[in-house]
Amino acid sequence: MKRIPLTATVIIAEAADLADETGFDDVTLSAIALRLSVQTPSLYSHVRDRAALLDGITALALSELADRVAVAIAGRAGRLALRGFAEAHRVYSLESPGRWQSLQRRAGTAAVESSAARCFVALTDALLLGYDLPPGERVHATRLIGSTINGFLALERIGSFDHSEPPPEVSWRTTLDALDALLRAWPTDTEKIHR
Amino acid sequence: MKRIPLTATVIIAEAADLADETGFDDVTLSAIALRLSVQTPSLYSHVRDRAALLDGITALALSELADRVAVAIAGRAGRLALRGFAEAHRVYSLESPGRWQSLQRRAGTAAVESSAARCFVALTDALLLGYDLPPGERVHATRLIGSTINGFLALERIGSFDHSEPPPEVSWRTTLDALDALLRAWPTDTEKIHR
DNA sequence: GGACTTTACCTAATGTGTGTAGACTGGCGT
DNA sequence: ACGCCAGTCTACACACATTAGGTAAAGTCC
Repeated sequence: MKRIPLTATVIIAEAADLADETGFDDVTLSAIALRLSVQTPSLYSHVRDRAALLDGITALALSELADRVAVAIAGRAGRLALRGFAEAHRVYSLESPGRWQSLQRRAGTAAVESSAARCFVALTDALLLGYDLPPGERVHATRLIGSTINGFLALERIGSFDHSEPPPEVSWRTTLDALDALLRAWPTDTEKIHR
Repeated sequence: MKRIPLTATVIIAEAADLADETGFDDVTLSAIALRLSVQTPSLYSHVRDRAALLDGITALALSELADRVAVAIAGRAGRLALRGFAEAHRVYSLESPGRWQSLQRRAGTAAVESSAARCFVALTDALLLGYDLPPGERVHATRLIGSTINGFLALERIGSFDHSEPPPEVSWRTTLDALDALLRAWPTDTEKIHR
Protein backbone atom coordinates (compact mmCIF):
# COMPACT_ATOMS: atom_id res chain seq x y z
CA MET A 1 0.00 0.00 0.00
CA LYS A 2 1.92 2.94 -1.30
CA ARG A 3 0.94 6.25 0.15
CA ILE A 4 1.15 9.51 -1.70
CA PRO A 5 2.92 11.91 0.62
CA LEU A 6 0.63 14.42 2.21
CA THR A 7 1.05 18.07 1.29
CA ALA A 8 -1.07 21.12 1.78
CA THR A 9 -1.87 21.09 -1.92
CA VAL A 10 -3.12 17.52 -1.88
CA ILE A 11 -5.23 18.14 1.18
CA ILE A 12 -6.79 21.28 -0.21
CA ALA A 13 -7.52 19.60 -3.53
CA GLU A 14 -9.22 16.74 -1.74
CA ALA A 15 -11.14 19.21 0.38
CA ALA A 16 -12.32 21.04 -2.72
CA ASP A 17 -13.53 17.80 -4.28
CA LEU A 18 -15.34 16.95 -1.09
CA ALA A 19 -16.93 20.40 -1.06
CA ASP A 20 -18.22 19.83 -4.58
CA GLU A 21 -19.70 16.49 -3.59
CA THR A 22 -21.27 17.23 -0.24
CA GLY A 23 -21.39 21.00 0.01
CA PHE A 24 -18.89 23.50 1.28
CA ASP A 25 -20.34 23.66 4.78
CA ASP A 26 -19.91 19.95 5.24
CA VAL A 27 -16.19 19.94 4.57
CA THR A 28 -14.71 18.27 7.60
CA LEU A 29 -11.16 17.36 8.48
CA SER A 30 -12.22 13.87 9.49
CA ALA A 31 -13.85 13.20 6.16
CA ILE A 32 -10.78 14.38 4.30
CA ALA A 33 -8.52 12.24 6.46
CA LEU A 34 -10.73 9.25 5.73
CA ARG A 35 -10.54 9.85 2.00
CA LEU A 36 -6.77 10.13 2.17
CA SER A 37 -6.48 7.02 4.38
CA VAL A 38 -4.81 8.97 7.12
CA GLN A 39 -5.62 9.84 10.70
CA THR A 40 -7.23 13.21 11.24
CA PRO A 41 -4.46 14.83 13.34
CA SER A 42 -1.93 14.12 10.60
CA LEU A 43 -3.52 16.84 8.56
CA TYR A 44 -2.48 19.46 11.08
CA SER A 45 1.14 19.17 10.02
CA HIS A 46 0.21 20.71 6.70
CA VAL A 47 -2.79 22.86 7.49
CA ARG A 48 -3.02 25.23 10.45
CA ASP A 49 -6.67 24.66 11.17
CA ARG A 50 -10.03 24.31 9.53
CA ALA A 51 -10.28 28.00 8.71
CA ALA A 52 -6.97 27.87 6.87
CA LEU A 53 -8.15 24.85 4.95
CA LEU A 54 -11.31 26.62 3.84
CA ASP A 55 -9.25 29.62 2.83
CA GLY A 56 -7.16 27.27 0.77
CA ILE A 57 -10.25 26.11 -1.08
CA THR A 58 -11.21 29.73 -1.70
CA ALA A 59 -7.80 30.57 -3.09
CA LEU A 60 -7.88 27.49 -5.30
CA ALA A 61 -11.33 28.31 -6.59
CA LEU A 62 -10.38 31.90 -7.25
CA SER A 63 -7.44 30.89 -9.35
CA GLU A 64 -9.38 28.22 -11.24
CA LEU A 65 -12.17 30.64 -12.00
CA ALA A 66 -9.75 33.34 -13.09
CA ASP A 67 -8.17 30.90 -15.53
CA ARG A 68 -11.51 30.01 -17.03
CA VAL A 69 -12.57 33.61 -17.32
CA ALA A 70 -9.31 34.49 -18.99
CA VAL A 71 -9.76 31.99 -21.79
CA ALA A 72 -13.47 32.84 -22.05
CA ILE A 73 -12.92 36.50 -22.84
CA ALA A 74 -9.65 36.20 -24.75
CA GLY A 75 -10.03 37.68 -28.20
CA ARG A 76 -13.57 38.85 -27.60
CA ALA A 77 -15.06 42.23 -26.90
CA GLY A 78 -18.37 43.78 -26.03
CA ARG A 79 -21.35 41.49 -25.84
CA LEU A 80 -19.35 38.37 -26.66
CA ALA A 81 -16.82 39.10 -23.96
CA LEU A 82 -19.61 39.73 -21.49
CA ARG A 83 -21.24 36.44 -22.38
CA GLY A 84 -17.97 34.59 -22.10
CA PHE A 85 -17.27 36.15 -18.74
CA ALA A 86 -20.69 35.34 -17.39
CA GLU A 87 -20.86 31.88 -18.88
CA ALA A 88 -17.51 30.98 -17.36
CA HIS A 89 -18.92 31.89 -13.96
CA ARG A 90 -22.11 29.95 -14.49
CA VAL A 91 -20.42 26.82 -15.76
CA TYR A 92 -18.05 26.92 -12.83
CA SER A 93 -20.86 27.35 -10.34
CA LEU A 94 -22.75 24.42 -11.82
CA GLU A 95 -19.77 22.13 -12.30
CA SER A 96 -18.10 22.89 -9.00
CA PRO A 97 -20.77 24.06 -6.61
CA GLY A 98 -18.65 23.57 -3.52
CA ARG A 99 -15.69 25.48 -4.87
CA TRP A 100 -18.02 28.21 -6.08
CA GLN A 101 -19.66 28.39 -2.69
CA SER A 102 -16.25 28.93 -1.15
CA LEU A 103 -16.12 32.24 -2.99
CA GLN A 104 -19.37 33.50 -1.48
CA ARG A 105 -17.95 34.38 1.88
CA ARG A 106 -15.59 36.85 3.51
CA ALA A 107 -12.21 35.43 2.58
CA GLY A 108 -9.09 35.32 4.71
CA THR A 109 -6.19 37.53 3.78
CA ALA A 110 -4.37 34.66 2.09
CA ALA A 111 -7.07 34.44 -0.56
CA VAL A 112 -7.64 38.17 -0.84
CA GLU A 113 -4.00 38.95 -1.46
CA SER A 114 -3.39 36.08 -3.84
CA SER A 115 -2.25 36.81 -7.35
CA ALA A 116 -5.47 35.29 -8.62
CA ALA A 117 -7.43 38.05 -6.94
CA ARG A 118 -5.40 40.71 -8.68
CA CYS A 119 -5.69 38.84 -11.94
CA PHE A 120 -9.43 38.87 -11.53
CA VAL A 121 -9.59 42.62 -11.21
CA ALA A 122 -7.57 43.00 -14.36
CA LEU A 123 -9.87 40.65 -16.26
CA THR A 124 -13.02 42.47 -15.26
CA ASP A 125 -11.39 45.70 -16.22
CA ALA A 126 -10.52 44.27 -19.61
CA LEU A 127 -14.11 43.25 -20.09
CA LEU A 128 -15.24 46.83 -19.82
CA LEU A 129 -12.81 48.05 -22.47
CA GLY A 130 -15.32 46.96 -25.08
CA TYR A 131 -17.88 49.40 -23.78
CA ASP A 132 -16.86 53.00 -23.55
CA LEU A 133 -17.83 54.25 -20.18
CA PRO A 134 -16.77 57.46 -18.50
CA PRO A 135 -13.75 56.55 -16.38
CA GLY A 136 -15.49 57.38 -13.14
CA GLU A 137 -18.28 54.98 -13.96
CA ARG A 138 -16.08 51.95 -14.49
CA VAL A 139 -16.10 50.88 -10.86
CA HIS A 140 -19.85 51.05 -10.70
CA ALA A 141 -20.22 49.01 -13.85
CA THR A 142 -17.79 46.43 -12.49
CA ARG A 143 -19.72 46.18 -9.27
CA LEU A 144 -23.03 45.98 -11.07
CA ILE A 145 -21.89 43.18 -13.33
CA GLY A 146 -20.45 41.27 -10.41
CA SER A 147 -23.58 41.76 -8.35
CA THR A 148 -25.92 40.61 -11.05
CA ILE A 149 -23.94 37.57 -12.12
CA ASN A 150 -23.16 36.38 -8.64
CA GLY A 151 -26.64 37.19 -7.47
CA PHE A 152 -28.25 35.24 -10.27
CA LEU A 153 -26.09 32.20 -9.70
CA ALA A 154 -26.70 32.37 -5.95
CA LEU A 155 -30.45 32.50 -6.40
CA GLU A 156 -30.33 29.73 -8.95
CA ARG A 157 -28.30 27.59 -6.61
CA ILE A 158 -30.56 27.98 -3.63
CA GLY A 159 -33.58 27.17 -5.75
CA SER A 160 -35.27 30.57 -5.83
CA PHE A 161 -36.23 29.99 -9.45
CA ASP A 162 -37.62 26.52 -8.89
CA HIS A 163 -41.14 27.66 -8.17
CA SER A 164 -41.85 29.63 -11.31
CA GLU A 165 -41.62 29.12 -15.03
CA PRO A 166 -39.61 29.20 -17.24
CA PRO A 167 -36.32 27.45 -16.44
CA PRO A 168 -33.47 29.70 -15.32
CA GLU A 169 -31.56 29.39 -18.59
CA VAL A 170 -34.07 31.60 -20.31
CA SER A 171 -33.82 34.31 -17.68
CA TRP A 172 -30.08 33.96 -17.73
CA ARG A 173 -29.92 34.81 -21.39
CA THR A 174 -32.35 37.67 -20.91
CA THR A 175 -30.30 38.97 -18.00
CA LEU A 176 -27.11 39.00 -20.03
CA ASP A 177 -28.84 40.80 -22.89
CA ALA A 178 -30.15 43.34 -20.43
CA LEU A 179 -26.71 43.87 -18.92
CA ASP A 180 -25.24 44.34 -22.37
CA ALA A 181 -27.93 46.84 -23.32
CA LEU A 182 -27.32 48.65 -20.08
CA LEU A 183 -23.58 48.95 -20.57
CA ARG A 184 -24.10 50.06 -24.15
CA ALA A 185 -26.44 52.86 -23.06
CA TRP A 186 -25.07 53.63 -19.65
CA PRO A 187 -27.34 56.14 -17.95
CA THR A 188 -25.65 59.54 -18.03
CA ASP A 189 -25.38 61.72 -14.98
CA THR A 190 -28.15 64.00 -16.20
CA GLU A 191 -30.56 61.27 -15.35
CA LYS A 192 -29.62 61.39 -11.73
CA ILE A 193 -31.23 64.78 -11.35
CA HIS A 194 -34.43 63.00 -10.40
CA ARG A 195 -34.86 62.16 -6.80
CA MET B 1 -36.22 33.42 39.72
CA LYS B 2 -39.22 33.41 37.48
CA ARG B 3 -38.63 31.89 34.11
CA ILE B 4 -40.39 32.90 30.95
CA PRO B 5 -41.77 29.64 29.58
CA LEU B 6 -39.87 28.31 26.61
CA THR B 7 -41.65 28.16 23.29
CA ALA B 8 -40.49 27.64 19.74
CA THR B 9 -41.11 31.32 19.05
CA VAL B 10 -38.93 32.48 21.94
CA ILE B 11 -36.15 30.12 20.98
CA ILE B 12 -36.18 31.15 17.34
CA ALA B 13 -36.22 34.83 18.25
CA GLU B 14 -33.23 34.33 20.51
CA ALA B 15 -31.48 32.37 17.78
CA ALA B 16 -32.09 35.16 15.31
CA ASP B 17 -30.63 37.71 17.68
CA LEU B 18 -27.64 35.50 18.22
CA ALA B 19 -27.23 35.16 14.47
CA ASP B 20 -27.17 38.92 14.10
CA GLU B 21 -24.53 39.21 16.78
CA THR B 22 -22.14 36.40 15.94
CA GLY B 23 -23.05 35.33 12.42
CA PHE B 24 -25.56 32.84 11.16
CA ASP B 25 -23.08 29.99 10.90
CA ASP B 26 -22.20 30.29 14.55
CA VAL B 27 -25.73 29.78 15.80
CA THR B 28 -25.45 26.93 18.22
CA LEU B 29 -28.03 25.28 20.43
CA SER B 30 -25.72 25.46 23.42
CA ALA B 31 -25.27 29.19 23.06
CA ILE B 32 -29.00 29.73 22.84
CA ALA B 33 -29.60 27.55 25.87
CA LEU B 34 -27.03 29.57 27.77
CA ARG B 35 -28.70 32.84 26.86
CA LEU B 36 -32.06 31.49 27.95
CA SER B 37 -30.60 30.07 31.18
CA VAL B 38 -31.68 26.58 30.29
CA GLN B 39 -29.98 23.29 29.62
CA THR B 40 -29.32 22.50 25.98
CA PRO B 41 -31.49 19.39 25.68
CA SER B 42 -34.49 21.31 26.95
CA LEU B 43 -34.65 23.07 23.63
CA TYR B 44 -35.51 19.82 21.90
CA SER B 45 -38.99 19.87 23.37
CA HIS B 46 -39.77 22.83 21.17
CA VAL B 47 -37.47 22.47 18.19
CA ARG B 48 -36.93 19.26 16.26
CA ASP B 49 -33.23 19.78 15.59
CA ARG B 50 -30.74 22.39 14.54
CA ALA B 51 -31.89 22.34 10.93
CA ALA B 52 -35.43 23.10 12.00
CA LEU B 53 -34.17 25.95 14.15
CA LEU B 54 -32.29 27.48 11.25
CA ASP B 55 -35.35 27.11 9.09
CA GLY B 56 -37.26 28.95 11.77
CA ILE B 57 -34.84 31.84 11.53
CA THR B 58 -35.27 31.86 7.77
CA ALA B 59 -39.05 31.96 8.03
CA LEU B 60 -38.86 34.73 10.60
CA ALA B 61 -36.49 36.76 8.46
CA LEU B 62 -38.65 36.24 5.40
CA SER B 63 -41.70 37.56 7.12
CA GLU B 64 -39.88 40.51 8.70
CA LEU B 65 -38.40 41.48 5.37
CA ALA B 66 -41.74 41.12 3.61
CA ASP B 67 -43.28 43.47 6.15
CA ARG B 68 -40.62 46.07 5.61
CA VAL B 69 -40.84 45.80 1.85
CA ALA B 70 -44.59 46.17 2.02
CA VAL B 71 -44.46 49.49 3.82
CA ALA B 72 -41.54 50.62 1.68
CA ILE B 73 -43.39 50.34 -1.59
CA ALA B 74 -46.88 51.19 -0.39
CA GLY B 75 -48.22 54.16 -2.27
CA ARG B 76 -45.24 54.38 -4.57
CA ALA B 77 -44.68 53.37 -8.16
CA GLY B 78 -41.89 53.19 -10.70
CA ARG B 79 -38.54 54.44 -9.62
CA LEU B 80 -39.63 55.33 -6.13
CA ALA B 81 -41.13 51.92 -5.56
CA LEU B 82 -37.96 50.30 -6.85
CA ARG B 83 -35.88 52.39 -4.51
CA GLY B 84 -38.10 51.58 -1.58
CA PHE B 85 -37.96 47.91 -2.37
CA ALA B 86 -34.21 47.88 -2.69
CA GLU B 87 -33.58 50.12 0.27
CA ALA B 88 -35.72 47.92 2.50
CA HIS B 89 -33.50 45.00 1.55
CA ARG B 90 -30.31 46.90 2.14
CA VAL B 91 -31.32 48.29 5.48
CA TYR B 92 -32.39 44.86 6.59
CA SER B 93 -29.14 43.28 5.49
CA LEU B 94 -27.13 45.90 7.36
CA GLU B 95 -29.26 46.00 10.49
CA SER B 96 -29.77 42.26 10.77
CA PRO B 97 -26.89 40.57 9.03
CA GLY B 98 -27.54 37.20 10.60
CA ARG B 99 -31.20 37.12 9.71
CA TRP B 100 -30.37 38.30 6.22
CA GLN B 101 -27.76 35.61 5.86
CA SER B 102 -30.37 33.04 6.77
CA LEU B 103 -32.12 33.92 3.52
CA GLN B 104 -29.08 33.20 1.39
CA ARG B 105 -29.41 29.45 1.46
CA ARG B 106 -31.64 26.70 0.21
CA ALA B 107 -34.54 26.87 2.63
CA GLY B 108 -36.51 24.00 4.09
CA THR B 109 -40.07 23.48 2.96
CA ALA B 110 -41.42 25.18 6.07
CA ALA B 111 -39.93 28.47 5.02
CA VAL B 112 -40.62 28.02 1.32
CA GLU B 113 -44.30 27.33 1.83
CA SER B 114 -44.81 30.03 4.43
CA SER B 115 -47.32 32.76 3.77
CA ALA B 116 -44.47 35.26 3.86
CA ALA B 117 -42.97 33.64 0.81
CA ARG B 118 -46.19 34.01 -1.13
CA CYS B 119 -46.53 37.56 0.12
CA PHE B 120 -43.10 38.29 -1.21
CA VAL B 121 -43.97 37.15 -4.71
CA ALA B 122 -47.01 39.39 -4.68
CA LEU B 123 -44.95 42.38 -3.56
CA THR B 124 -42.36 41.96 -6.26
CA ASP B 125 -45.12 41.61 -8.78
CA ALA B 126 -46.68 44.81 -7.54
CA LEU B 127 -43.36 46.56 -7.95
CA LEU B 128 -43.35 45.79 -11.64
CA LEU B 129 -46.80 47.22 -12.21
CA GLY B 130 -45.21 50.65 -12.42
CA TYR B 131 -43.19 49.62 -15.42
CA ASP B 132 -45.10 48.26 -18.34
CA LEU B 133 -43.38 45.13 -19.43
CA PRO B 134 -44.68 42.51 -21.83
CA PRO B 135 -46.33 39.86 -19.65
CA GLY B 136 -43.85 37.19 -20.67
CA GLU B 137 -40.97 39.35 -19.54
CA ARG B 138 -42.20 39.90 -16.02
CA VAL B 139 -40.55 36.80 -14.61
CA HIS B 140 -37.24 37.72 -16.10
CA ALA B 141 -37.44 41.23 -14.73
CA THR B 142 -38.33 39.87 -11.31
CA ARG B 143 -35.38 37.53 -11.38
CA LEU B 144 -33.04 40.21 -12.61
CA ILE B 145 -34.02 42.63 -9.88
CA GLY B 146 -33.66 39.95 -7.24
CA SER B 147 -30.31 38.86 -8.58
CA THR B 148 -28.87 42.33 -8.67
CA ILE B 149 -30.10 43.44 -5.28
CA ASN B 150 -29.18 40.27 -3.48
CA GLY B 151 -25.92 40.03 -5.35
CA PHE B 152 -24.92 43.56 -4.46
CA LEU B 153 -25.72 43.10 -0.81
CA ALA B 154 -23.89 39.79 -0.73
CA LEU B 155 -20.76 41.28 -2.27
CA GLU B 156 -20.96 44.24 0.04
CA ARG B 157 -21.29 41.97 3.04
CA ILE B 158 -18.32 39.79 2.22
CA GLY B 159 -16.18 42.85 1.62
CA SER B 160 -15.72 42.65 -2.13
CA PHE B 161 -16.00 46.41 -2.38
CA ASP B 162 -13.53 47.11 0.40
CA HIS B 163 -10.52 47.24 -1.84
CA SER B 164 -11.62 49.90 -4.27
CA GLU B 165 -13.02 53.41 -4.18
CA PRO B 166 -15.61 54.82 -3.80
CA PRO B 167 -17.70 53.51 -0.90
CA PRO B 168 -20.49 51.08 -1.81
CA GLU B 169 -23.27 53.61 -1.23
CA VAL B 170 -22.35 55.44 -4.39
CA SER B 171 -22.41 52.30 -6.49
CA TRP B 172 -25.64 51.31 -4.83
CA ARG B 173 -27.34 54.45 -5.99
CA THR B 174 -25.89 54.04 -9.47
CA THR B 175 -27.03 50.45 -9.57
CA LEU B 176 -30.58 51.36 -8.70
CA ASP B 177 -30.63 54.08 -11.33
CA ALA B 178 -29.34 51.60 -13.84
CA LEU B 179 -31.99 49.07 -12.90
CA ASP B 180 -34.66 51.70 -13.23
CA ALA B 181 -33.40 52.79 -16.63
CA LEU B 182 -33.29 49.20 -17.69
CA LEU B 183 -36.85 48.46 -16.68
CA ARG B 184 -38.02 51.64 -18.33
CA ALA B 185 -36.40 50.69 -21.63
CA TRP B 186 -36.61 46.93 -21.44
CA PRO B 187 -34.74 45.43 -24.39
CA THR B 188 -37.27 44.19 -26.92
CA ASP B 189 -37.07 40.76 -28.42
CA THR B 190 -35.69 42.06 -31.69
CA GLU B 191 -32.46 42.63 -29.89
CA LYS B 192 -32.06 38.97 -29.21
CA ILE B 193 -31.46 38.24 -32.88
CA HIS B 194 -27.76 38.69 -32.31
CA ARG B 195 -25.81 35.71 -31.17
C1' DG C 1 -59.81 17.42 47.15
C1' DG C 2 -57.19 13.47 45.68
C1' DA C 3 -55.38 10.54 41.55
C1' DC C 4 -53.98 10.99 36.85
C1' DT C 5 -52.06 13.01 33.05
C1' DT C 6 -49.49 16.34 30.71
C1' DT C 7 -46.06 19.68 30.32
C1' DA C 8 -41.66 21.38 30.60
C1' DC C 9 -37.71 21.03 32.35
C1' DC C 10 -33.77 18.28 34.16
C1' DT C 11 -29.39 14.78 34.29
C1' DA C 12 -26.83 11.34 32.01
C1' DA C 13 -24.78 9.44 28.16
C1' DT C 14 -23.33 8.74 23.08
C1' DG C 15 -21.35 10.13 18.71
C1' DT C 16 -18.84 13.17 15.85
C1' DG C 17 -15.76 16.89 15.08
C1' DT C 18 -11.75 20.16 16.20
C1' DG C 19 -7.44 20.70 17.97
C1' DT C 20 -3.00 19.60 21.10
C1' DA C 21 0.82 16.73 23.03
C1' DG C 22 3.91 13.47 22.76
C1' DA C 23 5.58 8.85 21.10
C1' DC C 24 7.18 6.26 16.94
C1' DT C 25 9.45 5.43 12.44
C1' DG C 26 11.84 5.22 8.36
C1' DG C 27 14.79 7.64 5.16
C1' DC C 28 18.69 10.99 4.89
C1' DG C 29 23.20 13.15 5.49
C1' DT C 30 27.44 12.61 7.66
C1' DA D 1 26.31 2.77 11.41
C1' DC D 2 24.25 6.76 13.89
C1' DG D 3 21.53 10.21 14.91
C1' DC D 4 18.36 13.73 12.96
C1' DC D 5 14.01 15.06 11.54
C1' DA D 6 9.85 15.30 8.93
C1' DG D 7 5.68 13.13 8.97
C1' DT D 8 2.81 10.04 10.79
C1' DC D 9 0.63 7.88 14.63
C1' DT D 10 -2.04 7.20 19.41
C1' DA D 11 -4.09 9.34 23.25
C1' DC D 12 -6.49 12.89 24.99
C1' DA D 13 -9.39 17.28 26.06
C1' DC D 14 -13.07 19.87 24.78
C1' DA D 15 -17.39 21.58 22.26
C1' DC D 16 -21.68 20.63 20.16
C1' DA D 17 -25.88 17.80 18.59
C1' DT D 18 -28.90 14.55 19.87
C1' DT D 19 -31.31 10.64 22.50
C1' DA D 20 -33.20 8.48 26.66
C1' DG D 21 -35.26 8.59 30.68
C1' DG D 22 -36.36 10.91 35.16
C1' DT D 23 -38.89 14.51 38.05
C1' DA D 24 -41.76 17.98 39.71
C1' DA D 25 -45.39 21.06 39.28
C1' DA D 26 -49.60 22.56 36.90
C1' DG D 27 -53.91 21.23 35.02
C1' DT D 28 -57.91 17.73 34.60
C1' DC D 29 -61.30 14.56 35.85
C1' DC D 30 -64.19 12.32 39.25
